[in-house]
Amino acid sequence: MKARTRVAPSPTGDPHVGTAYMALFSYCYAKKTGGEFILRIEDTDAERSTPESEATILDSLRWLGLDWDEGPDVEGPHGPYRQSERSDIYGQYAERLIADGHAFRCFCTRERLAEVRASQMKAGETTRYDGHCINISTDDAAALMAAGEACVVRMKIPEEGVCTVKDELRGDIEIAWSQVDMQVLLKADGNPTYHLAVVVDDHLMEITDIIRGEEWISSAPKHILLYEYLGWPMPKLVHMPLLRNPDKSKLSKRKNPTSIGYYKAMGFLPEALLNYLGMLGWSMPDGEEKFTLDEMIENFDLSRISLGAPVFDVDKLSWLNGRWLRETLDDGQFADRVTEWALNRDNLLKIIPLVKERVDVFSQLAPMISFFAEGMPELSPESLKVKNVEEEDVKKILQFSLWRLEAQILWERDPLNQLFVDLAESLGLKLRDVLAPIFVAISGKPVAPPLFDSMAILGPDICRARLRHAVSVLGGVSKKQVKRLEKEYKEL
RNA sequence: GUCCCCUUCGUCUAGUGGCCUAGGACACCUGGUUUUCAUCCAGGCAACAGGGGUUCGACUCCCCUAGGGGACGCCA
Repeated sequence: MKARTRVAPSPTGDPHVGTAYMALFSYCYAKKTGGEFILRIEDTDAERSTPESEATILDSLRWLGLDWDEGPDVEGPHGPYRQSERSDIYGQYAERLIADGHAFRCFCTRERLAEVRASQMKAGETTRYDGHCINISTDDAAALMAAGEACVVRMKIPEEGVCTVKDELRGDIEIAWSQVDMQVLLKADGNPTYHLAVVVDDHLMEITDIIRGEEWISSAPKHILLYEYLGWPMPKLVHMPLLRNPDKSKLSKRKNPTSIGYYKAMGFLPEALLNYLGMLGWSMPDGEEKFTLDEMIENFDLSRISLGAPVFDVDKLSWLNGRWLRETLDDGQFADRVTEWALNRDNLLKIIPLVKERVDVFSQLAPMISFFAEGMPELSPESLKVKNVEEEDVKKILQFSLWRLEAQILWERDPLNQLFVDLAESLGLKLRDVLAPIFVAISGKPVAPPLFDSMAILGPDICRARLRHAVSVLGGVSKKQVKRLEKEYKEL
């Protein structure tokens, strides 16, 4: 049977290797059956979703070669593929669930919910909604709404019994209904939550197999119940293991470079990154570690997935990338790929205005612009020293800048400039002193082309990574220090 | 705290009851090739979390314990 699978990223930040991981397995699964792979943008969180993030997600996945058959930019018979453009659809189903007695309007305040949660936590119970509004009549609800009371729609959950989640990898998982919360389906702003939107869209888009992270197992009962309430056939569920940091926690950008853009900027080949992701939790029948996307599809089988959550090991990725470079590319292709990577005309045209007036002969160019094509510059604690500023404060400057930059969406010269002007002011420091260590962290030397232009060209992934690198050169920050710094940071 | 998932070398994995004296790869170490380095080649180190069952036989099946992870939001 032809499978239809999807990857459904939320455009709230840098495109994550975890997204690529799920996309890869979804893609292989669908293509193995001759089916389709769909890209859907889950931007129901109006607060955090940005069009910039969506654009970089599409770019990143396309760079990797995971082309989708249907999606926001190619359309298809089940569009639109952006949830923000489907809001009227979800409302309809929420109404239907209410009418059928499967959902109800809830007028509880956030404060009340927080209190309930806290007391349940304290009593050692599972935290869940206490059913306060479940018996409000239709008329009363209408009256409250007419009076301008804000409300959400929650789904009803069976009072007893267990839900059996059929996982294609693990078999049956039993979760008691008493553990499942009366999930909000429609938020006060009229937007659906993930749980409603994902069920409605997966059904309407005729998704047959849901491949997603293990983190979703515990909310699977809600989804299963919604399918039941709506009378729809349940797709197959495949929960992939989660990628991890070397310390075994869930892969996160605080501890590891997680954005696809970082690996692109560092000069990894998309084929190699994809190949590496493919060998996490999956292996070729003959044990070969180097394989193409097509080879993976050809040999793809769920039974070859292992369930232990793998550590993302940059060393092994580098080794694999080296093999791709040496074994797959001839000199001509190598030249083309390097050019495409950073030495392309567009990129040079951005750099040249910054250095043209600083050189007399071409040969002066290389040392001046080498940091545009470098990974992590070689730094020493001494090189990051700033006159009249304590080393601890330098570390603080770097860390605060990093946090500001992690929140920065518009990656251009002037906004970046402003970011540092603001930071210096709130810290009560001279801009020059704040910028000095940043300059060295980014360029690796005390003299270089203008900082903000350079940062704009380097892009967010490399800049953030270099700042993180600088912090670690200064000895890094301990958990205790992070706590203290975070507190101070919030008070700025 | 409650619930759920997971558990083979430091790391990625092979292993679907006898082929296991547990195989491969990364990393690390040693040696060789190379004017250097890298590549490449040869070799080495290193694991079935623990305890009970089931079975003629358990890395493989079951149970318990431990460890790790995840979920517990009007985030996804």
